Amino acid sequence: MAEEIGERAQHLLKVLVESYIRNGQPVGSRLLARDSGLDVSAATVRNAMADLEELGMVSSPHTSAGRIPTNKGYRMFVDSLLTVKPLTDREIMTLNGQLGVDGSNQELAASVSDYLAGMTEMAGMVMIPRTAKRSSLRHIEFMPLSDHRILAILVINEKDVQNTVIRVDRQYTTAELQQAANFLNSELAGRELFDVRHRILKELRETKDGMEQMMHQAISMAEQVFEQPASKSNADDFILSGQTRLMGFEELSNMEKLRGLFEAFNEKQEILQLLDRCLDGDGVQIFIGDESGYGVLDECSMVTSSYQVDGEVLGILGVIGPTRMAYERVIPIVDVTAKMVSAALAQSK
Amino acid sequence: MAEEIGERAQHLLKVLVESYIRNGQPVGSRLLARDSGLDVSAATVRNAMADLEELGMVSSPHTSAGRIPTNKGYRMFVDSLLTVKPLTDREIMTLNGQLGVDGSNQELAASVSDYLAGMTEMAGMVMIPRTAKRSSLRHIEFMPLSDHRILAILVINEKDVQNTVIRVDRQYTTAELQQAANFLNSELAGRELFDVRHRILKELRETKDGMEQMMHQAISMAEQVFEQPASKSNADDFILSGQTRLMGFEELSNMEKLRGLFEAFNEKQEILQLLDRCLDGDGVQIFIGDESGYGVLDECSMVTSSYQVDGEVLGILGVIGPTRMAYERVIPIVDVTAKMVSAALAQSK
DNA sequence: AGTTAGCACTCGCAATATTAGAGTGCTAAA
DNA sequence: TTTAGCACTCTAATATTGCGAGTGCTAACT
Repeated sequence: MAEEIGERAQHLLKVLVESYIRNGQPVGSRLLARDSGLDVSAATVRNAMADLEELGMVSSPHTSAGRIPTNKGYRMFVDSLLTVKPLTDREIMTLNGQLGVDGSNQELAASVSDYLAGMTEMAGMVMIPRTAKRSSLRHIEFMPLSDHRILAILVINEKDVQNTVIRVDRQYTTAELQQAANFLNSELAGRELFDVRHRILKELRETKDGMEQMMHQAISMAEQVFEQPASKSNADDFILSGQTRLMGFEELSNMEKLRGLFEAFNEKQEILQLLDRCLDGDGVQIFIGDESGYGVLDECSMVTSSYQVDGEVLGILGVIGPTRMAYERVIPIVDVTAKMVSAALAQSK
Repeated sequence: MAEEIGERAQHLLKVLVESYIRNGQPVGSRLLARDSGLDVSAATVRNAMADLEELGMVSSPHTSAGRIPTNKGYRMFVDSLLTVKPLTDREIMTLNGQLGVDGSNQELAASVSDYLAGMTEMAGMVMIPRTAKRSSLRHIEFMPLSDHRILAILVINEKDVQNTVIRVDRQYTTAELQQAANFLNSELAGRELFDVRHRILKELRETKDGMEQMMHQAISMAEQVFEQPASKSNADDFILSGQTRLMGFEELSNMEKLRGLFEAFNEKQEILQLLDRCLDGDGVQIFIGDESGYGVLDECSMVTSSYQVDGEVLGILGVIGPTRMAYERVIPIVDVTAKMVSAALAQSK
């Protein structure tokens, strides 16, 4: 491209973004000339600003205000200009304290989300994907409820519990259910959920000719349990905390926008789709403003990272805050948190 | 009291409140004289207003605005002046459609909360008290997790499931746990939770001299399960929906206040204490503005009612909205909803 | 070439004035 | 007790103004 950005222009953009992030005020040429550390006059800076404006990196709210970064400007900033500020030992200690290895995954996620929110003063989030690929079924158990409803309890990964209610065509006795569970446990326990869902059940169904009545029924129960994407667990796999902090930001004081954002949080659906997109990416990923494509996030940025064990992505965590956030601080926080969560999970395996 | 309020003054107060609720504008004497239907002049109304102001029923935001009701004025209005507006058949039908009898209590509560929020255009809430007195234990089951942790599963009321993780001093085999569960089931199943918690376990502990080792262990497990106020279920027994609607109200546009309110929603604690206070009351109960004593609710009113089966209060439901809400509509909605939920629960028993 | 100083110009913001209108309280008469 | 009349108060909306910040452009300088 002919429209390469010069060394100095880059540096000016960097200083401008930093200044704007700090003060929230448009940055004028005079101030910028002084703060840049460069030995140039305001007029020179103005020329550079004109160039940056042409490239869409900055814009002025109106004629006689300074410049503010555009989303594209922020993007350039985080991609190539930013100098991250490593965490202090103290901050790392705090996190370590929170990562108890002995809670359920839900509890772990909640405490990590809190930590992220607390450290960044924004909203923290942790997502556990619906089908964590490496999940293995430890145990299945049935319990009769009223009428033709049966409670199925799955223990997954030695740690997490999932309840599902299924409906059947007749009443079953506790003993019958016990028998069915025994059968299924012998066939399925220890397998990975993914396998159970897609392979094992099919296999069983196909070879069931010689089986007795009870087994047939056990299999069809299991199908019900595993088929549905588990509406309840679906809702539980995204934990958000500290949303209310977002109400403190100037740039989110528009009630309409804010309301849209909170409704999106309640729906969860849109946010989840967005996070799904991060699953493949490596390291810290950032959505700035409207890059996400979701209108409600227009004034926001998301900084996310996946956490993983043995190279296998287990989920996504990160923060949501106003576009004007302290990236140089937030990015290492998210990065380190993801790594420590990964480590903690690996250890508890 | 000498400061009795005259017939006419009452009527004027009523019309004033109604007008203010409709338009959100301070009501002046001229308008009020016309709308009241009374054949009096504005000056007369002004005199009456002066009296009402002295009694603390109304106040003017400033010298030359009309009057608006104070909390005390609202209180008088809802207590003795209000003429409720019964629900249309159509509205009742909608509710009936939502009250599926076959979901869990959690699901039922969620759908009722949605209904309340939708009908009133405010926030709906449903609370299931921690210890629903009439809950009886149907079944208890243990399942080994990793290390010294055991999952206890309670089935309550043929419908609801509760998981609790307990910690024990050594590993137990599935068979051992089975045995413990069998023992506990034979002793506890069918009992009311309240009894289990306070009486039965104590009783068992006291007479355990002749028992074998296993029983001892079973009892101490049960104690762990029932002792803790079940931190998880504690969080789950209050369902709020439509909070974001509150962001649309003029009177809640102060971000500080609003944030406080949403934080209270997240904490749940304060709100729950408030709802606890409604448990004894009969019929629809209303907190207006600062009557609740919680600062965050200063600009809000809560309209609640208990729902019950066989005269036994099972929980509280209601709505939260700005003090300036259409009480004559909201009150019957909450009232009828509570009655229909009661009926639905009685039927499903 | 790139850099700088100078300068006219634009724009937003805050402070100040002005006005219209709504509503009050009081007084005196009905 | 009620009413009409009237002076008064206060708000909210609408100009008017001056100030300061910051720009873009041009012409001179290195």
